[in-house]
Amino acid sequence: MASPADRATTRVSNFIREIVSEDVAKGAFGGQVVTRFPPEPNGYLHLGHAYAARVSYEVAREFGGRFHLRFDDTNPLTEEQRYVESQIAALEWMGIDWGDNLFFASDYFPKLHAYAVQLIEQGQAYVCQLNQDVMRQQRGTATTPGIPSPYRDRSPEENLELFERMKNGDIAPGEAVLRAKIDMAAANLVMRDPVMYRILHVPHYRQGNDWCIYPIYDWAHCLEDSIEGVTHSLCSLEFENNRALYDWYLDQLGVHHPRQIEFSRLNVSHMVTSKRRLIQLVQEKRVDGWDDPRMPTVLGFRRRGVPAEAMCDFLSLISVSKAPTAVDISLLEYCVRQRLNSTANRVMAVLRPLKVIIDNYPEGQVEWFEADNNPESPEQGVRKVAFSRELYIEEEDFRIDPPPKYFRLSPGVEIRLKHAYLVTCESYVLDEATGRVLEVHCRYDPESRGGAAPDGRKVKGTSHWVSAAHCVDATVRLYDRLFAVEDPEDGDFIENLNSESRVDLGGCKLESYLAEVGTEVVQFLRQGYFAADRVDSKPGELVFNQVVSLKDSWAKIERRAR
RNA sequence: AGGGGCGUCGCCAAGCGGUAAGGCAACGGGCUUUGGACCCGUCAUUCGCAGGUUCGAAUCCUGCCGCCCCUGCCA
Repeated sequence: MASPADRATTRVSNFIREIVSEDVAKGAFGGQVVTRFPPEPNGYLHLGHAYAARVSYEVAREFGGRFHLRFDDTNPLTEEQRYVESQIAALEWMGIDWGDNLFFASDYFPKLHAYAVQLIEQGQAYVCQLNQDVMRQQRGTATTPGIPSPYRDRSPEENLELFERMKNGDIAPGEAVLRAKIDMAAANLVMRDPVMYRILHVPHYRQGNDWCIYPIYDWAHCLEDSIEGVTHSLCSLEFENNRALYDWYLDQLGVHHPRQIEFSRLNVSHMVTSKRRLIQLVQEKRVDGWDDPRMPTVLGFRRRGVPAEAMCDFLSLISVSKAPTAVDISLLEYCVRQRLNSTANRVMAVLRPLKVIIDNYPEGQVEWFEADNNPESPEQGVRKVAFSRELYIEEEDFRIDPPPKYFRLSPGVEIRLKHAYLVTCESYVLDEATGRVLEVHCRYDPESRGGAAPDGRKVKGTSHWVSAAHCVDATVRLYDRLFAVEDPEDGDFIENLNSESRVDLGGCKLESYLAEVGTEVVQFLRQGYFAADRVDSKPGELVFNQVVSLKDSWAKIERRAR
């Protein structure tokens, strides 16, 4: 059985595939392909991470290679076991399969230490005791070269001894670091004697108190890749400058040397994925938490009811490049509708109920109509829907004075009640005080059983409905884009929030079938896709989330009329 | 400013010297017991700009313009 990630739409070509395929063709790395996804367990995975994971996963899969999941846990200050677990769950949900290849960078600490000793012995690393501010100053600027550290020319012996003391906890945090001896005048700032190790007297969530020194990204990452035999190390564009250092460390050590390839991060319109911003949304309670259905986290998509397949389709469709991208969120919505259209059962749910009385329908009579669950796939079967004299229809499906092209119910007009009968509006009752329509009275055509026009007359409108005596109550949460503007970072990001990103509707009337559907996604006919909220919905207190609306061309007509 | 990158339709993106794929969006139309889905059609004489090479350039060369990344003991 293929997983969501495996079943997703495959895309055309991209520059990474081309590079890898050339490498394979010319026998580089023995013709092998090994990629990896290296998240830091310091937060929840979001769409951007999901994209990065898929890019590497797909390359491995396509070339019959290996894919590794490696937690890049080199900073004990921010990392926690619970994030490891949540990230694993997110990737599993997506259907990404790393087999037995689950690794932790912190397990390589002893090896990394040995390599550092080697570099010191080669005279290419030294212990620097400049304080942080001075070191920063002496690094120079983009236009001026840096100043060599006074500790730069210590002997390997002295460096080895000091490094040992750092490791043993004999030197206080901030008092010394291990630096690579490269070039303080390099045009690439990354190469100006970068730090390899800093002292941190902090326990590591996985290694406990074993270490007092922790490796810096550049030093650790290339070696993690090398140790695992990675061939193509795919990462985001901001590491382009770091590639020089990635290559330098590996060259000096003379070890297996993967090829780093950078690609553009994913940005989506009306969405924000910077960790800082997401934390702010949660902390200021602009959303309900990390799994709020409006959040771009994997947790959020999952709770919203987005199928993993749809998310994977989207991530595949956008391809990979080095150009700064901002994909329109409508493509994601399209992928979600696309997947759900073929799989979701159709049901009737009235969100804003308006009472309808069929005056010529016998009181107390109940008919059970057979309704197809999905006209697109008959194999999804049928269900029974109760019809009686008192019904509810959608408030917006009735207008006293219908505007042009309004194909719904209005005085004297006949419409079809889906699966049931053709009905004609004969009168309506107004609330004296508010002027609101209280109830609508109709006459039904007994000959139109099942909704067919007996004489072939054209009935343009079809409404969904629910029998008042047979429906169940529920709260329905309508969700929309979290941000009202395309680029939330343009201007005040908080002010760009969409005030109507969540609208709660109480007293909705659902077909009774919905009382027991579980969390599968269903289509509320003519409205959209919905699923019971896995946290808040309980028997007798149903809560449904909108996954995505159906396309609504009437809304467009109305908008244009205004 | 120095270094590293990027610029093809509103958005994403193929294209690799032979005369601009595709998807989303949009717009027309058909069909419809969901104003959904589906189907059909329209949508870049032009590839950031300006020169040059060539029979021929989005693709090669030169210059310019615009945007992004880099001066953590974060990743």
